[in-house]
Amino acid sequence: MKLQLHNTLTKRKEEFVPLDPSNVRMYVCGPTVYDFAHIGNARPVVVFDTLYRVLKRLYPRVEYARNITDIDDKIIARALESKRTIDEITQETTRAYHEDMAALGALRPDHEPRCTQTVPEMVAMIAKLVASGHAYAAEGHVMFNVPAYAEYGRLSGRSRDDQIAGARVEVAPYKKDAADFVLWKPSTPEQPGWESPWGRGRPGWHIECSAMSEKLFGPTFDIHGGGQDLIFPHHENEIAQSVCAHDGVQFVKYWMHNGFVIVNGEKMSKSLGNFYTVRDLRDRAPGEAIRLLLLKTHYRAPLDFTDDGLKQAKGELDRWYRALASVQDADEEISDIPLPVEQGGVLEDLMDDLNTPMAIARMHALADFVLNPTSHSHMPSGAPAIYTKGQLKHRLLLNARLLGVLTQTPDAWFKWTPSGNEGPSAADIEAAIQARLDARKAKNFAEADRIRDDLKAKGVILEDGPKGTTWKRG
RNA sequence: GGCCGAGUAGCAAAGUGGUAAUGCAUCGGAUUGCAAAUCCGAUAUGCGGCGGUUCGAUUCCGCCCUCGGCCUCCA
Repeated sequence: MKLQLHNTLTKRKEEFVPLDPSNVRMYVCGPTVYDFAHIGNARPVVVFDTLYRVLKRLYPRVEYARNITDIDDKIIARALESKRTIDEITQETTRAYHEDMAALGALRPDHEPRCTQTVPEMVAMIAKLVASGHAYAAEGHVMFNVPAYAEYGRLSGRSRDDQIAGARVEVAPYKKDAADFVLWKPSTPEQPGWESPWGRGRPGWHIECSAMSEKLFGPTFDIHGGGQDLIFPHHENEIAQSVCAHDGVQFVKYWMHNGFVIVNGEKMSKSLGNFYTVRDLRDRAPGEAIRLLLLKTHYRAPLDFTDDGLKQAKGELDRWYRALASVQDADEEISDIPLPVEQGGVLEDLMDDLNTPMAIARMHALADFVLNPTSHSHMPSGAPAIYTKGQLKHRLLLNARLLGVLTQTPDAWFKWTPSGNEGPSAADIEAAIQARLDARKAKNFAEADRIRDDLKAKGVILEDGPKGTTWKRG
Protein backbone atom coordinates (compact mmCIF):
# COMPACT_ATOMS: atom_id res chain seq x y z
CA MET A 1 0.00 0.00 0.00
CA LYS A 2 1.30 3.37 -0.97
CA LEU A 3 0.36 6.77 0.34
CA GLN A 4 -2.48 8.26 -1.64
CA LEU A 5 -3.30 11.95 -1.38
CA HIS A 6 -5.96 14.07 -3.02
CA ASN A 7 -4.31 16.77 -5.09
CA THR A 8 -6.35 19.92 -5.62
CA LEU A 9 -4.32 20.57 -8.73
CA THR A 10 -5.60 17.45 -10.47
CA LYS A 11 -8.79 17.02 -8.41
CA ARG A 12 -8.05 13.39 -7.81
CA LYS A 13 -6.26 11.02 -5.50
CA GLU A 14 -2.69 10.40 -6.51
CA GLU A 15 0.09 8.24 -5.26
CA PHE A 16 2.45 10.38 -3.21
CA VAL A 17 5.91 10.31 -4.74
CA PRO A 18 8.24 12.64 -2.85
CA LEU A 19 10.63 14.85 -4.75
CA ASP A 20 13.33 13.59 -2.42
CA PRO A 21 12.45 10.57 -0.24
CA SER A 22 15.25 11.48 2.14
CA ASN A 23 13.68 14.88 2.80
CA VAL A 24 9.94 15.31 2.50
CA ARG A 25 8.82 18.93 2.77
CA MET A 26 5.39 20.21 3.71
CA TYR A 27 4.22 23.80 4.13
CA VAL A 28 0.90 24.74 5.69
CA CYS A 29 -0.53 28.23 5.92
CA GLY A 30 -0.57 29.27 9.56
CA PRO A 31 -2.45 31.87 11.54
CA THR A 32 -2.55 35.61 11.31
CA VAL A 33 -1.88 36.41 14.92
CA TYR A 34 -4.39 38.99 16.05
CA ASP A 35 -7.00 36.90 17.85
CA PHE A 36 -7.60 33.52 19.46
CA ALA A 37 -7.80 30.56 17.12
CA HIS A 38 -11.29 29.22 16.49
CA ILE A 39 -12.32 25.69 15.72
CA GLY A 40 -12.12 26.43 12.02
CA ASN A 41 -8.50 27.46 12.39
CA ALA A 42 -7.87 24.27 14.32
CA ARG A 43 -9.07 21.93 11.62
CA PRO A 44 -6.15 22.33 9.20
CA VAL A 45 -3.75 22.19 12.13
CA VAL A 46 -5.10 18.85 13.30
CA VAL A 47 -5.53 17.47 9.79
CA PHE A 48 -2.02 18.30 8.66
CA ASP A 49 -0.58 17.29 12.00
CA THR A 50 -2.05 13.87 11.36
CA LEU A 51 -0.54 13.83 7.89
CA TYR A 52 2.78 14.89 9.43
CA ARG A 53 2.61 11.89 11.78
CA VAL A 54 1.92 9.57 8.87
CA LEU A 55 4.74 11.02 6.82
CA LYS A 56 7.14 10.68 9.72
CA ARG A 57 6.18 7.04 10.01
CA LEU A 58 6.86 6.50 6.31
CA TYR A 59 9.94 8.64 5.65
CA PRO A 60 13.16 9.09 7.58
CA ARG A 61 13.10 12.86 7.42
CA VAL A 62 10.12 15.18 7.14
CA GLU A 63 10.30 18.94 7.34
CA TYR A 64 7.08 20.63 8.24
CA ALA A 65 6.73 24.39 8.10
CA ARG A 66 3.82 26.46 9.30
CA ASN A 67 4.17 30.20 9.18
CA ILE A 68 3.09 32.89 11.58
CA THR A 69 1.68 35.90 9.80
CA ASP A 70 2.65 38.81 12.00
CA ILE A 71 2.32 41.58 9.43
CA ASP A 72 -1.22 42.27 8.42
CA ASP A 73 -3.72 45.07 8.24
CA LYS A 74 -6.01 43.24 10.65
CA ILE A 75 -3.22 43.31 13.22
CA ILE A 76 -2.66 47.00 12.62
CA ALA A 77 -6.37 47.63 13.06
CA ARG A 78 -6.49 45.58 16.23
CA ALA A 79 -3.57 47.53 17.66
CA LEU A 80 -5.32 50.82 16.94
CA GLU A 81 -8.61 49.85 18.51
CA SER A 82 -7.11 48.11 21.54
CA LYS A 83 -4.42 50.75 22.08
CA ARG A 84 -1.79 48.08 22.38
CA THR A 85 1.36 47.71 20.36
CA ILE A 86 1.59 45.38 17.44
CA ASP A 87 4.33 43.42 19.17
CA GLU A 88 2.18 42.87 22.24
CA ILE A 89 -0.67 41.59 20.16
CA THR A 90 1.35 39.28 17.95
CA GLN A 91 3.40 37.85 20.79
CA GLU A 92 0.46 37.28 23.04
CA THR A 93 -1.61 35.74 20.29
CA THR A 94 1.24 33.53 19.16
CA ARG A 95 1.69 32.23 22.66
CA ALA A 96 -2.03 31.50 23.00
CA TYR A 97 -1.97 29.79 19.63
CA HIS A 98 0.85 27.52 20.71
CA GLU A 99 -0.98 26.59 23.89
CA ASP A 100 -4.21 25.89 22.09
CA MET A 101 -2.65 23.78 19.38
CA ALA A 102 -0.61 21.85 21.91
CA ALA A 103 -3.84 21.10 23.77
CA LEU A 104 -5.15 19.61 20.55
CA GLY A 105 -2.17 17.30 20.45
CA ALA A 106 -0.58 19.00 17.46
CA LEU A 107 3.16 18.55 17.25
CA ARG A 108 5.22 21.66 16.76
CA PRO A 109 6.26 22.10 13.15
CA ASP A 110 9.98 21.91 12.38
CA HIS A 111 9.88 25.47 11.11
CA GLU A 112 7.69 28.33 12.12
CA PRO A 113 8.80 31.27 10.00
CA ARG A 114 7.54 34.76 10.69
CA CYS A 115 6.82 37.42 8.13
CA THR A 116 8.65 40.07 10.10
CA GLN A 117 11.79 38.00 9.79
CA THR A 118 11.42 37.38 6.09
CA VAL A 119 10.92 40.87 4.70
CA PRO A 120 14.28 41.07 2.88
CA GLU A 121 13.47 37.81 1.09
CA MET A 122 10.07 39.15 0.11
CA VAL A 123 11.60 42.35 -1.23
CA ALA A 124 14.14 40.35 -3.20
CA MET A 125 11.44 38.18 -4.72
CA ILE A 126 9.34 41.18 -5.65
CA ALA A 127 12.37 42.86 -7.24
CA LYS A 128 12.95 39.74 -9.27
CA LEU A 129 9.36 39.74 -10.47
CA VAL A 130 9.63 43.38 -11.47
CA ALA A 131 12.89 42.73 -13.32
CA SER A 132 11.43 39.81 -15.22
CA GLY A 133 8.37 41.83 -16.28
CA HIS A 134 5.84 39.93 -14.16
CA ALA A 135 5.26 42.85 -11.83
CA TYR A 136 5.28 46.63 -12.01
CA ALA A 137 5.45 49.54 -9.61
CA ALA A 138 2.64 52.05 -9.55
CA GLU A 139 1.89 54.79 -7.05
CA GLY A 140 4.00 53.25 -4.30
CA HIS A 141 2.49 49.82 -4.89
CA VAL A 142 4.01 46.90 -6.66
CA MET A 143 1.47 44.82 -8.52
CA PHE A 144 1.71 41.36 -9.96
CA ASN A 145 0.58 41.47 -13.55
CA VAL A 146 -1.68 38.46 -13.95
CA PRO A 147 -1.71 38.40 -17.78
CA ALA A 148 2.05 37.88 -17.60
CA TYR A 149 1.47 34.37 -16.25
CA ALA A 150 -0.40 32.23 -18.73
CA GLU A 151 -1.14 29.41 -16.31
CA TYR A 152 -2.94 31.66 -13.86
CA GLY A 153 -6.17 30.08 -12.60
CA ARG A 154 -5.16 26.46 -12.98
CA LEU A 155 -5.41 25.56 -9.30
CA SER A 156 -8.78 27.17 -8.69
CA GLY A 157 -10.15 26.22 -12.08
CA ARG A 158 -11.25 29.66 -13.00
CA SER A 159 -10.32 31.67 -16.04
CA ARG A 160 -9.20 35.24 -15.84
CA ASP A 161 -12.32 36.25 -17.70
CA ASP A 162 -14.49 34.51 -15.11
CA GLN A 163 -12.74 36.35 -12.43
CA ILE A 164 -13.19 39.74 -13.99
CA ALA A 165 -16.81 39.01 -14.81
CA GLY A 166 -17.48 38.01 -11.24
CA ALA A 167 -15.38 40.71 -9.63
CA ARG A 168 -17.21 42.49 -6.86
CA VAL A 169 -14.37 44.74 -5.91
CA GLU A 170 -13.64 48.05 -7.41
CA VAL A 171 -10.63 48.04 -9.65
CA ALA A 172 -7.91 50.26 -8.28
CA PRO A 173 -6.87 52.90 -10.81
CA TYR A 174 -3.20 51.92 -10.68
CA LYS A 175 -3.91 48.36 -11.82
CA LYS A 176 -2.92 47.54 -15.38
CA ASP A 177 -5.30 44.61 -15.35
CA ALA A 178 -8.35 44.08 -13.21
CA ALA A 179 -6.98 40.77 -11.95
CA ASP A 180 -3.64 42.18 -10.82
CA PHE A 181 -2.89 41.81 -7.14
CA VAL A 182 -0.62 43.62 -4.75
CA LEU A 183 2.87 42.47 -3.79
CA TRP A 184 3.92 45.55 -1.87
CA LYS A 185 1.98 48.50 -0.59
CA PRO A 186 3.00 51.85 0.84
CA SER A 187 2.76 52.55 4.57
CA THR A 188 1.87 55.82 6.17
CA PRO A 189 4.32 57.05 8.80
CA GLU A 190 2.09 55.62 11.54
CA GLN A 191 1.85 52.22 9.94
CA PRO A 192 4.61 49.66 10.27
CA GLY A 193 6.84 49.60 7.26
CA TRP A 194 10.16 48.62 5.79
CA GLU A 195 12.39 50.44 3.36
CA SER A 196 12.30 49.09 -0.14
CA PRO A 197 13.22 50.13 -3.70
CA TRP A 198 9.62 51.35 -3.99
CA GLY A 199 9.61 53.39 -0.84
CA ARG A 200 8.65 52.59 2.72
CA GLY A 201 5.93 50.03 2.81
CA ARG A 202 4.84 46.53 3.73
CA PRO A 203 4.22 43.30 1.88
CA GLY A 204 0.93 42.23 0.40
CA TRP A 205 -0.77 39.18 1.73
CA HIS A 206 0.35 36.48 -0.68
CA ILE A 207 4.05 37.12 -1.10
CA GLU A 208 4.91 36.00 2.43
CA CYS A 209 4.25 32.33 1.83
CA SER A 210 6.13 32.37 -1.45
CA ALA A 211 9.14 33.96 0.20
CA MET A 212 9.10 31.87 3.38
CA SER A 213 8.71 28.57 1.59
CA GLU A 214 11.49 29.51 -0.80
CA LYS A 215 13.76 30.42 2.09
CA LEU A 216 13.18 27.11 3.83
CA PHE A 217 12.55 24.67 1.03
CA GLY A 218 13.84 26.21 -2.19
CA PRO A 219 11.76 26.73 -5.32
CA THR A 220 9.98 23.38 -5.22
CA PHE A 221 8.59 21.23 -2.44
CA ASP A 222 6.17 18.36 -1.90
CA ILE A 223 3.01 19.37 -0.11
CA HIS A 224 1.29 22.65 0.49
CA GLY A 225 -1.80 22.64 2.65
CA GLY A 226 -4.47 24.95 3.94
CA GLY A 227 -8.19 25.56 4.09
CA GLN A 228 -10.30 25.42 0.98
CA ASP A 229 -10.93 29.12 1.14
CA LEU A 230 -7.28 29.72 0.45
CA ILE A 231 -7.39 28.08 -2.97
CA PHE A 232 -8.43 31.38 -4.41
CA PRO A 233 -6.93 33.86 -4.36
CA HIS A 234 -4.16 33.08 -1.89
CA HIS A 235 -2.71 29.88 -3.28
CA GLU A 236 -3.40 30.80 -6.87
CA ASN A 237 -1.36 33.94 -6.31
CA GLU A 238 1.38 32.12 -4.50
CA ILE A 239 1.80 29.85 -7.48
CA ALA A 240 1.97 32.81 -9.86
CA GLN A 241 4.58 34.58 -7.75
CA SER A 242 6.76 31.58 -7.09
CA VAL A 243 6.69 30.09 -10.55
CA CYS A 244 7.43 33.43 -12.18
CA ALA A 245 10.19 34.19 -9.70
CA HIS A 246 11.78 30.83 -10.39
CA ASP A 247 11.82 30.83 -14.17
CA GLY A 248 8.82 28.57 -14.54
CA VAL A 249 9.97 25.83 -12.19
CA GLN A 250 7.12 23.90 -10.53
CA PHE A 251 6.26 25.35 -7.12
CA VAL A 252 4.34 22.62 -5.29
CA LYS A 253 3.72 19.02 -6.27
CA TYR A 254 0.68 18.26 -4.11
CA TRP A 255 -1.85 20.84 -3.01
CA MET A 256 -4.15 19.75 -0.21
CA HIS A 257 -7.15 21.60 1.19
CA ASN A 258 -9.39 20.83 4.11
CA GLY A 259 -13.11 21.57 4.11
CA PHE A 260 -14.80 24.15 6.22
CA VAL A 261 -16.16 23.91 9.70
CA ILE A 262 -19.72 25.14 9.82
CA VAL A 263 -21.93 25.79 12.80
CA ASN A 264 -25.62 24.95 12.66
CA GLY A 265 -25.32 24.56 8.94
CA GLU A 266 -23.90 28.01 8.49
CA LYS A 267 -20.47 29.14 7.60
CA MET A 268 -18.39 30.05 10.58
CA SER A 269 -15.97 32.88 10.23
CA LYS A 270 -14.48 35.70 12.12
CA SER A 271 -16.35 38.20 10.02
CA LEU A 272 -19.69 36.65 10.93
CA GLY A 273 -18.75 36.35 14.58
CA ASN A 274 -20.35 32.92 14.97
CA PHE A 275 -17.32 31.00 16.00
CA TYR A 276 -16.07 28.92 18.89
CA THR A 277 -12.55 29.61 19.96
CA VAL A 278 -10.39 26.66 20.84
CA ARG A 279 -9.79 28.41 24.12
CA ASP A 280 -13.49 28.33 25.04
CA LEU A 281 -13.86 24.76 23.90
CA ARG A 282 -10.94 23.70 26.04
CA ASP A 283 -12.94 24.76 29.06
CA ARG A 284 -15.70 22.38 28.08
CA ALA A 285 -13.88 19.31 26.85
CA PRO A 286 -10.41 17.83 26.89
CA GLY A 287 -8.27 18.82 23.92
CA GLU A 288 -8.19 15.23 22.74
CA ALA A 289 -11.95 15.21 22.43
CA ILE A 290 -11.82 18.32 20.28
CA ARG A 291 -9.13 16.69 18.20
CA LEU A 292 -11.11 13.50 17.72
CA LEU A 293 -14.18 15.50 16.78
CA LEU A 294 -12.16 17.13 14.02
CA LEU A 295 -10.92 13.76 12.81
CA LYS A 296 -14.32 12.06 12.86
CA THR A 297 -15.16 13.69 9.57
CA HIS A 298 -13.00 13.18 6.51
CA TYR A 299 -10.83 16.25 6.08
CA ARG A 300 -12.18 17.27 2.69
CA ALA A 301 -15.84 17.14 3.71
CA PRO A 302 -17.58 19.98 5.47
CA LEU A 303 -17.80 19.50 9.23
CA ASP A 304 -20.83 20.70 11.12
CA PHE A 305 -19.70 21.49 14.64
CA THR A 306 -22.18 20.67 17.39
CA ASP A 307 -22.11 20.25 21.15
CA ASP A 308 -23.47 16.76 20.73
CA GLY A 309 -20.61 15.88 18.40
CA LEU A 310 -18.13 17.03 21.01
CA LYS A 311 -19.85 14.90 23.65
CA GLN A 312 -19.76 11.89 21.39
CA ALA A 313 -16.09 12.34 20.62
CA LYS A 314 -15.40 12.43 24.33
CA GLY A 315 -17.51 9.32 24.81
CA GLU A 316 -15.53 7.42 22.20
CA LEU A 317 -12.31 8.34 23.91
CA ASP A 318 -13.83 7.24 27.23
CA ARG A 319 -14.19 3.77 25.82
CA TRP A 320 -10.67 3.66 24.49
CA TYR A 321 -9.29 4.85 27.80
CA ARG A 322 -11.42 2.26 29.56
CA ALA A 323 -9.82 -0.36 27.37
CA LEU A 324 -6.39 0.90 28.38
CA ALA A 325 -7.36 0.92 32.04
CA SER A 326 -8.62 -2.64 31.81
CA VAL A 327 -5.15 -3.98 31.21
CA GLN A 328 -2.68 -4.16 34.04
CA ASP A 329 0.89 -4.54 32.94
CA ALA A 330 1.09 -7.98 34.45
CA ASP A 331 -2.15 -9.02 32.83
CA GLU A 332 -1.35 -11.80 30.42
CA GLU A 333 -4.76 -13.05 29.49
CA ILE A 334 -4.41 -14.33 26.00
CA SER A 335 -6.54 -14.72 22.96
CA ASP A 336 -6.09 -17.13 20.11
CA ILE A 337 -8.49 -15.25 17.91
CA PRO A 338 -6.93 -13.27 15.09
CA LEU A 339 -6.78 -9.56 15.54
CA PRO A 340 -9.83 -7.99 13.92
CA VAL A 341 -7.63 -5.54 12.12
CA GLU A 342 -4.65 -6.45 10.07
CA GLN A 343 -1.19 -5.30 10.92
CA GLY A 344 -0.94 -1.56 10.54
CA GLY A 345 -4.63 -1.17 9.79
CA VAL A 346 -4.91 2.34 11.08
CA LEU A 347 -1.82 3.38 9.18
CA GLU A 348 -3.23 1.94 5.99
CA ASP A 349 -6.48 3.81 6.46
CA LEU A 350 -4.58 7.02 6.92
CA MET A 351 -2.48 6.29 3.86
CA ASP A 352 -5.68 6.34 1.85
CA ASP A 353 -5.95 10.10 1.68
CA LEU A 354 -6.17 10.38 5.45
CA ASN A 355 -9.30 8.30 5.95
CA THR A 356 -9.60 9.15 9.61
CA PRO A 357 -13.21 7.92 10.04
CA MET A 358 -12.15 4.48 8.89
CA ALA A 359 -9.12 4.61 11.16
CA ILE A 360 -11.35 5.51 14.08
CA ALA A 361 -13.63 2.56 13.31
CA ARG A 362 -10.59 0.32 13.51
CA MET A 363 -9.64 1.83 16.79
CA HIS A 364 -13.05 0.85 18.09
CA ALA A 365 -12.59 -2.70 16.89
CA LEU A 366 -9.20 -2.83 18.54
CA ALA A 367 -10.51 -1.38 21.78
CA ASP A 368 -13.29 -3.99 21.76
CA PHE A 369 -10.67 -6.65 21.39
CA VAL A 370 -8.61 -5.28 24.25
CA LEU A 371 -11.67 -5.26 26.48
CA ASN A 372 -12.68 -8.72 25.46
CA PRO A 373 -9.85 -10.72 23.85
CA THR A 374 -11.80 -13.94 23.65
CA SER A 375 -14.91 -12.45 22.15
CA HIS A 376 -16.43 -14.34 19.29
CA SER A 377 -17.88 -11.22 17.79
CA HIS A 378 -14.57 -10.47 16.19
CA MET A 379 -14.79 -12.58 13.12
CA PRO A 380 -11.54 -14.34 12.52
CA SER A 381 -9.91 -13.56 9.24
CA GLY A 382 -6.37 -14.09 8.16
CA ALA A 383 -3.73 -16.14 9.89
CA PRO A 384 -4.41 -17.26 13.45
CA ALA A 385 -2.37 -15.57 16.09
CA ILE A 386 -2.16 -15.39 19.83
CA TYR A 387 -2.20 -12.08 21.60
CA THR A 388 -1.93 -11.13 25.19
CA LYS A 389 -3.99 -8.27 26.49
CA GLY A 390 -0.75 -6.40 26.96
CA GLN A 391 0.11 -6.82 23.32
CA LEU A 392 -3.31 -5.66 22.26
CA LYS A 393 -3.06 -2.62 24.46
CA HIS A 394 0.31 -1.85 22.98
CA ARG A 395 -1.16 -2.10 19.51
CA LEU A 396 -3.97 0.23 20.48
CA LEU A 397 -1.51 2.77 21.78
CA LEU A 398 0.69 2.55 18.71
CA ASN A 399 -2.25 3.24 16.45
CA ALA A 400 -3.50 6.00 18.70
CA ARG A 401 -0.18 7.73 18.35
CA LEU A 402 -0.80 8.15 14.62
CA LEU A 403 -4.06 9.88 15.38
CA GLY A 404 -2.52 11.91 18.17
CA VAL A 405 -4.82 10.62 20.89
CA LEU A 406 -4.56 8.47 24.06
CA THR A 407 -1.60 10.52 25.16
CA GLN A 408 -2.44 10.54 28.85
CA THR A 409 -3.15 8.01 31.54
CA PRO A 410 -6.73 6.75 31.89
CA ASP A 411 -6.76 8.13 35.40
CA ALA A 412 -5.88 11.62 34.27
CA TRP A 413 -8.37 11.36 31.45
CA PHE A 414 -11.32 10.42 33.60
CA LYS A 415 -10.53 13.02 36.22
CA TRP A 416 -10.38 15.83 33.72
CA THR A 417 -12.22 18.81 35.10
CA PRO A 418 -13.85 21.51 33.07
CA SER A 419 -12.40 24.87 33.83
CA GLY A 420 -14.70 27.01 35.89
CA ASN A 421 -14.90 23.81 37.93
CA GLU A 422 -18.58 23.76 38.76
CA GLY A 423 -18.54 20.21 40.07
CA PRO A 424 -17.21 18.87 43.34
CA SER A 425 -13.49 18.53 43.83
CA ALA A 426 -11.70 15.22 43.54
CA ALA A 427 -11.36 15.08 47.33
CA ASP A 428 -15.09 15.66 47.80
CA ILE A 429 -15.82 12.89 45.36
CA GLU A 430 -13.45 10.46 47.05
CA ALA A 431 -15.06 11.23 50.39
CA ALA A 432 -18.53 10.65 48.97
CA ILE A 433 -17.42 7.37 47.48
CA GLN A 434 -16.12 6.24 50.86
CA ALA A 435 -19.39 7.23 52.52
CA ARG A 436 -21.31 5.31 49.91
CA LEU A 437 -19.07 2.30 50.38
CA ASP A 438 -19.81 2.30 54.10
CA ALA A 439 -23.52 2.54 53.41
CA ARG A 440 -23.33 -0.39 51.01
CA LYS A 441 -21.47 -2.47 53.54
CA ALA A 442 -24.26 -1.77 55.96
CA LYS A 443 -26.74 -2.76 53.24
CA ASN A 444 -28.12 0.73 53.41
CA PHE A 445 -28.72 0.85 49.67
CA ALA A 446 -31.10 3.78 49.83
CA GLU A 447 -28.34 5.95 51.25
CA ALA A 448 -25.80 4.53 48.82
CA ASP A 449 -28.02 5.31 45.88
CA ARG A 450 -28.75 8.77 47.20
CA ILE A 451 -25.04 9.54 47.26
CA ARG A 452 -24.59 8.19 43.78
CA ASP A 453 -27.55 10.14 42.42
CA ASP A 454 -26.31 13.26 44.13
CA LEU A 455 -22.94 12.94 42.43
CA LYS A 456 -24.61 12.19 39.14
CA ALA A 457 -26.57 15.40 39.40
CA LYS A 458 -23.24 17.15 39.80
CA GLY A 459 -21.88 15.52 36.66
CA VAL A 460 -19.92 12.72 38.30
CA ILE A 461 -20.61 9.14 37.30
CA LEU A 462 -19.60 6.23 39.50
CA GLU A 463 -18.63 2.79 38.30
CA ASP A 464 -18.37 -0.14 40.68
CA GLY A 465 -15.76 -2.52 39.41
CA PRO A 466 -13.98 -5.56 40.77
CA LYS A 467 -11.12 -3.30 41.82
CA GLY A 468 -13.29 -0.79 43.60
CA THR A 469 -15.33 2.21 42.62
CA THR A 470 -14.02 4.57 40.00
CA TRP A 471 -15.48 7.84 38.85
CA LYS A 472 -15.49 10.10 35.89
CA ARG A 473 -17.01 13.34 34.87
CA GLY A 474 -19.83 13.04 32.41
C1' G B 1 -23.76 35.09 -13.30
C1' G B 2 -18.93 31.91 -13.17
C1' C B 3 -16.35 28.00 -10.43
C1' C B 4 -16.23 24.08 -6.60
C1' G B 5 -18.24 20.61 -3.14
C1' A B 6 -22.12 17.88 -0.61
C1' G B 7 -26.93 15.08 -0.18
C1' U B 8 -26.29 7.40 3.03
C1' A B 9 -30.51 4.88 9.07
C1' G B 10 -33.28 9.05 14.79
C1' C B 11 -28.25 11.70 14.85
C1' A B 12 -22.99 11.57 13.30
C1' A B 13 -20.18 9.31 9.51
C1' A B 14 -17.32 5.63 6.09
C1' G B 15 -17.60 2.67 1.88
C1' U B 16 -18.40 -0.41 -2.53
C1' G B 17 -20.35 -2.15 -9.93
C1' G B 18 -22.81 -7.67 -6.95
C1' U B 19 -26.59 -6.36 -2.52
C1' A B 20 -24.90 -1.11 3.09
C1' A B 21 -18.37 -0.07 8.16
C1' U B 22 -18.27 2.35 12.75
C1' G B 23 -19.95 5.53 16.99
C1' C B 24 -24.13 7.54 19.65
C1' A B 25 -29.26 6.80 20.51
C1' U B 26 -33.23 2.98 20.77
C1' C B 27 -35.21 -2.17 21.88
C1' G B 28 -34.46 -7.21 23.99
C1' G B 29 -31.13 -10.52 27.08
C1' A B 30 -26.66 -11.59 30.48
C1' U B 31 -24.20 -9.33 34.58
C1' U B 32 -25.17 -5.93 38.96
C1' G B 33 -28.37 -5.07 45.66
C1' C B 34 -29.94 -1.25 41.92
C1' A B 35 -26.97 1.34 38.50
C1' A B 36 -22.69 2.43 35.53
C1' A B 37 -19.22 -0.18 32.72
C1' U B 38 -18.82 -4.82 30.10
C1' C B 39 -20.85 -8.87 27.16
C1' C B 40 -24.72 -11.31 23.69
C1' G B 41 -28.49 -10.00 20.12
C1' A B 42 -31.96 -6.60 17.18
C1' U B 43 -32.50 -2.15 14.29
C1' A B 44 -31.38 1.28 6.46
C1' U B 45 -35.42 -4.28 0.87
C1' G B 46 -32.09 1.26 1.46
C1' C B 47 -27.81 5.25 0.06
C1' G B 48 -31.88 13.36 -2.67
C1' G B 49 -35.26 12.71 -7.51
C1' C B 50 -35.78 10.98 -12.71
C1' G B 51 -33.65 8.59 -16.72
C1' G B 52 -29.30 5.87 -19.10
C1' U B 53 -25.12 2.14 -19.40
C1' U B 54 -24.83 -2.94 -17.25
C1' C B 55 -26.50 -9.68 -16.11
C1' G B 56 -26.52 -6.37 -11.92
C1' A B 57 -25.74 0.71 -9.55
C1' U B 58 -26.13 3.54 -3.65
C1' U B 59 -21.39 3.09 -6.36
C1' C B 60 -20.41 4.96 -13.64
C1' C B 61 -23.01 8.71 -17.17
C1' G B 62 -26.84 12.61 -18.07
C1' C B 63 -30.58 15.85 -16.35
C1' C B 64 -33.17 17.89 -12.18
C1' C B 65 -33.94 19.35 -6.91
C1' U B 66 -31.90 20.95 -2.23
C1' C B 67 -27.92 22.77 0.69
C1' G B 68 -23.10 24.78 1.46
C1' G B 69 -18.60 27.23 -0.11
C1' C B 70 -15.42 30.41 -3.35
C1' C B 71 -15.35 34.72 -6.81
C1' U B 72 -13.82 40.47 -1.08
C1' C B 73 -10.39 39.62 4.82
C1' C B 74 -11.08 34.44 6.32
C1' A B 75 -8.67 27.75 7.90
